[in-house]
Amino acid sequence: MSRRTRSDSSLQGIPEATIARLPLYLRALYALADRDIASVSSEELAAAAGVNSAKLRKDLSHLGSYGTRGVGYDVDYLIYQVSRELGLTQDWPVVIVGAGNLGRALANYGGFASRGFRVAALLDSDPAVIGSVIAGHRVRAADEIERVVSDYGVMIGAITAPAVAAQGICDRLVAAGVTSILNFAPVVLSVPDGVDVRKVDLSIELQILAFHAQRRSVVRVLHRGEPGVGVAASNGSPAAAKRTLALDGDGQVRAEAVGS
Amino acid sequence: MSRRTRSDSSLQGIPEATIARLPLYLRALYALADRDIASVSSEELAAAAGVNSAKLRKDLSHLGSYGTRGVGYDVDYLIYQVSRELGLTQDWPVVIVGAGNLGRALANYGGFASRGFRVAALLDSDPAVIGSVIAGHRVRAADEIERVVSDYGVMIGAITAPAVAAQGICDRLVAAGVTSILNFAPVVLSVPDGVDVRKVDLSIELQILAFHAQRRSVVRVLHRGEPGVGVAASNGSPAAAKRTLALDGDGQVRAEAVGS
DNA sequence: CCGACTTTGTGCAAACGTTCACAAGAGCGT
DNA sequence: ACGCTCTTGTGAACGTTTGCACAAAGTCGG
Repeated sequence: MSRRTRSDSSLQGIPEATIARLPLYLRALYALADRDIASVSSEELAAAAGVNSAKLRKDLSHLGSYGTRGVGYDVDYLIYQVSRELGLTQDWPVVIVGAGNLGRALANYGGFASRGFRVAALLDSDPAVIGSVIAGHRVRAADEIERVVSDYGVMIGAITAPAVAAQGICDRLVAAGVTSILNFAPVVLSVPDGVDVRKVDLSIELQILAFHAQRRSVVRVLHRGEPGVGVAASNGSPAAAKRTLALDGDGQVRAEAVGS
Repeated sequence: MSRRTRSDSSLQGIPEATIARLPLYLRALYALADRDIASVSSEELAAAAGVNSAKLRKDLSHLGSYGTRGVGYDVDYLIYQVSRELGLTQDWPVVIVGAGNLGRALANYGGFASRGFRVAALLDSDPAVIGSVIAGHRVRAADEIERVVSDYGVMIGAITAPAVAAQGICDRLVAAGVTSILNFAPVVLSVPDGVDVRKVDLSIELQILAFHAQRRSVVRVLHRGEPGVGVAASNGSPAAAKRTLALDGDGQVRAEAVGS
């Protein structure tokens, strides 16, 4: 049991929360390697990655015992181990469907190629865009999804197309054999079991920020002793016109509540 | 008692996980409203948002008792309540720093303006870009951060600049009074207490996908009766292993796995 | 070789999040 | 008014994640 083999950890067992942090550690490790730092303690690495050191140690312990007590972790060795765990020692051809602003941003993204990902093709359905060259790739017709997936052995697809087109594209990707999808369109994709979908939604992130910002401003107002924000008083609510949303004076109730 | 007031919930209590899902519900609700659907059950709404119905009900219960037993939720009313909770009944001017591909994508993003967010200004430090018009905004010099934040009362900033510039931009935004930051640069930003940072990292999402994709292929290979990935053979010394980075046959494993 | 010092790896408990399962409530037909 | 049906809101069980605190295991100076 001193030597933890891959079967212990990889086959089934690394917590999802840990997986989500490994790329963070990897990035911090590469930054250290660039500065020719050969060894790093959990404390230092944790600081660089913006997490708690105990958490970092526990995360890394899921991969195996790759540190040296009293010393720390060997940077290069850890880079290799984390990369291997994440599957980055191999090359992943990615197809990007949708050559709009987001698709271009993705294709041009530097951190893309540098970590084992390679743009296999950039597709779009707009005839005006097809044929143009973006980030060194000639944009191909969206019709070619199946051919591209098959020709390049693509297993990862990024959908950067408009929301209405997303599900259709997704279906075609899946039918063609893609099992991992990165979805930028603001829709919930439905996929068969065994297909992994991750979503990135800019609007959602902004809304979460707005929530906290609003909370802060309400608190601040209270601390200054002002009664309420007076936002719900008259205006604003989308539904207010349609329905009798008279309600309890929300701004005030909320204001009083947050105060404590 | 029976009527749960906002004080119960907002006081200090909505779980972060719930907040993160509210925008999802909101999107689903708007889709329903567009189809003139007036009422929806937790089951239906949950399906539309891609979550479990019990979770949805518990999430909504944190906002208050806005449903009707035996019937469901009134779509318009719930839209209003969720919007209010998220702070979307007011307008949020956002400054975007970095007018590269990502900044343009963000500025052009439709779901942006439609939910209470408004691009106050688009900034860049490249003289070649300053002055050009993107999504109806004349790009201004990055030097104007302080002026823009002050003039428009900006509380949210999006950093779409290169990684090396991100921390500097962040510091200036914070100094100017911005308390919510959406960071697209692949760096860990350090900010004083009270400032909220959310990050979107395309590369991290891809790496997480790669992990699962790799896992799938390894598992599939193993199920076909192959013993194991021959890596545990090497001994435990980091120093020794550091030099022997002889890769186990990853390419093969993957190639075989692809055929499903 | 030893003792002081450093840092990892992990047992444990608390916090947090998810899911089940069902009582309580609301509408509806008779 | 009553019982039937439907759906919410939530207590309780369960699983996951975090963070503390410390033993184990290493380095290093003398």
